[in-house]
Amino acid sequence: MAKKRFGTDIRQEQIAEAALDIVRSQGIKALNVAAVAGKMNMVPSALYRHFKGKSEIVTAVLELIRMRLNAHFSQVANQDLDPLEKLRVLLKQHIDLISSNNAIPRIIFSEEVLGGLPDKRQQLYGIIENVLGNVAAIIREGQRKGTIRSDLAAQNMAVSFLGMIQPAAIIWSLSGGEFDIVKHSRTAWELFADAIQAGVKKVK
Amino acid sequence: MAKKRFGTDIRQEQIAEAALDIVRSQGIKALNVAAVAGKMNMVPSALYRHFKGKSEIVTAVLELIRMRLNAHFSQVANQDLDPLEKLRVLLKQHIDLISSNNAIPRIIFSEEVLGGLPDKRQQLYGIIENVLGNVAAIIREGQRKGTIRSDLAAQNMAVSFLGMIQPAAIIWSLSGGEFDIVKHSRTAWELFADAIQAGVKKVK
DNA sequence: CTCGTATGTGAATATGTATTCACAAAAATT
DNA sequence: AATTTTTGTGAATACATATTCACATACGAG
Repeated sequence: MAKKRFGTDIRQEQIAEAALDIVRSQGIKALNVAAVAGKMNMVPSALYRHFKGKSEIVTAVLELIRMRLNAHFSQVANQDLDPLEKLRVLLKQHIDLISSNNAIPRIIFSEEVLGGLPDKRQQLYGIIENVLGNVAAIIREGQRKGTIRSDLAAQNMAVSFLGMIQPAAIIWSLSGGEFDIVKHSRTAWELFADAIQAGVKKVK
Repeated sequence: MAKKRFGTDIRQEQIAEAALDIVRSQGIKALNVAAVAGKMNMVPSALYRHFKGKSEIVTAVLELIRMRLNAHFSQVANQDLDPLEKLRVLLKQHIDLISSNNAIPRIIFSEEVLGGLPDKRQQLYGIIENVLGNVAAIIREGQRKGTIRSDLAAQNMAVSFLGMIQPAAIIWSLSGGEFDIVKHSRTAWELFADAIQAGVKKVK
């Protein structure tokens, strides 16, 4: 058996990735220690060398997601684009994530991240607040530059931004990929962009 | 013990209501036969006189939800209101449902309705399609009357309508009721209404 | 090389939960 | 009133899943 051994730091990462991958491909219900161990070519009890229990594994998965999302945002935020453009790019990225079967947007917006232990809820809420904060920052930038209307709170508009993504993600998932999420994102963006822009509108 | 007995038809309704109530107050994770039986003042095995198993109970809960939602919609649809007004009323109703802790919107938009057995997914998708269809019908009515823009598909605008409700529901739930969902609904509606209306817009 | 610690294994244990079954009691039917 | 059917009970069973533990083996420090 050419099986290698790794240190706990590396194993923790690998385990979190494996767990995330299970959620991605089979949904949260399929996330159990046996499945994770299987994907790692280990036996379930081996996981307990690196995590105190399943709950800690879930925590690590959420942390992984938070980091991925942050990377995502800072990549867009640092580009030299009009804030409105940034939002458009962000929307496109998320739609791509969903339609490439990435679980992240679905997990983030899913209410039942494992059992609803209070600390998990808190952690998930933290991630969402983080996302909202990032979107709101872009919106405020637009408000300062005068390209986005200033009569509404950025934070609330940010929630509306999520509204373009989340229902689409769930409907897409339930429909087994049949729902045309790209078409939806075009329509949603047209509505959203029209609505948040400052200034006069043309006749439609 | 002054415990009465009821026929299966009545019991099925009561059980579905009890199950829905458990989801409402404690989330989907807490929905197990022991809990349902407890709420009914029965012993778990008694449930099997009225349902073949837990799966059928979930089916009944979903059916209950579908009926409630339909009642909801037809109530609004039959009023003599401008389509735009109808949508506003509908939004308000749903926000009220959420903030009065009703589980329905959260279940509907939750991805993991029990295990993801294919038939349950199908059933849930049917309910959502139903909702979308009802909203789209109102939108098309507005398009005919010329108060809603006609350059976008009603079905896609309907999904955007859900976008005002769903993220808010989840954030509200995760925040433990702290998130100001009423304020959000006002902002979201202002954006949405601006965006879907036909004709010229004023300077903001 | 040797020894001690870190990592992995297989079996055993614990727990939560759905389901079945033999029996009891109520309600309906005759 | 007697009997048959329906509804409820308590205990037993089945199963999935997390967790623990005694033991084994690789790996690095000395």
